[in-house]
Amino acid sequence: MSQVVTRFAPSPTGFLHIGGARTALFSWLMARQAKGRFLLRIEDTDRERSTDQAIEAILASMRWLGLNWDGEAVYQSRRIERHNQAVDELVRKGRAYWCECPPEEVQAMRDRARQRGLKPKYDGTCREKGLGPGPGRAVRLKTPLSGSTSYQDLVKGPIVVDNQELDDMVLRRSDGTPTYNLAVVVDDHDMGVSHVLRGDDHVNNTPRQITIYRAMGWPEPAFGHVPMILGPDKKKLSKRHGALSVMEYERLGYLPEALVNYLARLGWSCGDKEIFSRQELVELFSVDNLGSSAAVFDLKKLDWLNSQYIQAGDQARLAGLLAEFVNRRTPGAGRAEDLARVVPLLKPRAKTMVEMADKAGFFVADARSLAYDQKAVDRFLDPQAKALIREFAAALEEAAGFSRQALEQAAKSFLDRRGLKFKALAQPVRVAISGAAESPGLFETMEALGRDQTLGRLKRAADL
RNA sequence: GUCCCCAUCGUCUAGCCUGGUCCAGGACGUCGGCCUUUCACGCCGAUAACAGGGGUUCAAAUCCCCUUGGGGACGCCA
Repeated sequence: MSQVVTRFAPSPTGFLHIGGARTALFSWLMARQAKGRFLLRIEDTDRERSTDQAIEAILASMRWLGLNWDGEAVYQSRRIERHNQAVDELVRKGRAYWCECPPEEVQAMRDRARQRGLKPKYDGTCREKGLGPGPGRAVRLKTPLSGSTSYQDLVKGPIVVDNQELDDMVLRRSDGTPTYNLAVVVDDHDMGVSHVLRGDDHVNNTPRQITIYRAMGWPEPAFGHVPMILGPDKKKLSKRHGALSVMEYERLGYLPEALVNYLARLGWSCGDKEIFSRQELVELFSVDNLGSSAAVFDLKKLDWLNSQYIQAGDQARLAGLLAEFVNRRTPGAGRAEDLARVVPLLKPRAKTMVEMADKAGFFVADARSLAYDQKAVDRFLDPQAKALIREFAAALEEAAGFSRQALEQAAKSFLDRRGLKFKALAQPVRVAISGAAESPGLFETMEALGRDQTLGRLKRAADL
């Protein structure tokens, strides 16, 4: 009975960016789809660069995206003893050896090889010396000298590398700490990982790691390498080049489900389908449909997806979110209970929550402090229009109710009595109540604003 | 330098494995139109691609080779 076990193994040297999030998502999907397990391992062996802050940031991002992991996160730094045990075993088995070559010398070897047009690699000076442990000595893997190592990449297909391309990599540094390739193999094995999905930049590491699996006599997991994400200029996305932290997208007003949907479709597809609920993603995901070429991150499409999710979003939830975003701008201004009324009006008009908060501005302002767009005022509030607004306000005072239907009815008879078209009233009133030349529908806006705010604004505008 | 990977509209992609139904489909974007009280939403339409060259074949986006272009890896980093 083989269960699918995948893992995400970030090194906490910075925030979780979009590329890492996508690999995590694919691994998560693969596990959930197969009803297997999705594990998290923090590769914090680089003590210099790893920070607790980065760990927290990564975990926060994963939670926000809804990528829940099974069990406790594994911290690689706590497993050093186990890693060294494996190294010892390899030495005992004769599959690894102690090496006393100083790093500078190895570097010189590499330089020489490169000069001769060869693959830079360690020349195996200590391979047959039969050295034991000692100060300044590292342990190297005895890589097969001939033949080739191959595997079936889940996304790229068959990959074959000549063993002569591989050199005797260091498994244990002279300071006694294990190296990355060794640690990954031991951890993946111990954690029971069956499928390794990771970034493209690891393809070259895979044959090396497979060599370690074989030397240990362990079964190898399946490997899949997902292509990287490019910036708009087709350059690799990096911190200083458009790769934002996942949490930055939250701040920009994107919904997690929209980001997840977008990320899933970046490099993966399922026919012509574009919008996937989390449930659908889990059901339909398959590594077979993963693309093999790099993809450009397109913010415009993310915007579109986000607007789709906003339009379909739950009202109460969006009201809560909207309140948060309004408060980020003007603390204390937004209350979810009040905003619930404006959410339906703003839904089709906002691509992000930030934009929605923006457009909600005039709703949360007070009649006395509402800011008027000067251009709109100049254009639509001439003396004649102001007079009309004053009369309209007076008419509304008499109005029976303040529902959009009642308001529409009131406006209609008001205009009929004067033999005017709706056009004569629309823009002036819009500017009066919203402060701008664009807004949601007039009557729904007045309804959401309520009697006091509407009348207050009409009167104030008439006096501008 | 050596090795590995990649290559369909501006972008994400379907199709490629199992050649013909593809003078290449969908989506975002862009442009135009409709709807309309403004702005959006929505709807309709348009735009635009098989990197190049050789093969194989009756037939190639699909198979093979080469070229070009892009990317990655060559650490006692992860």
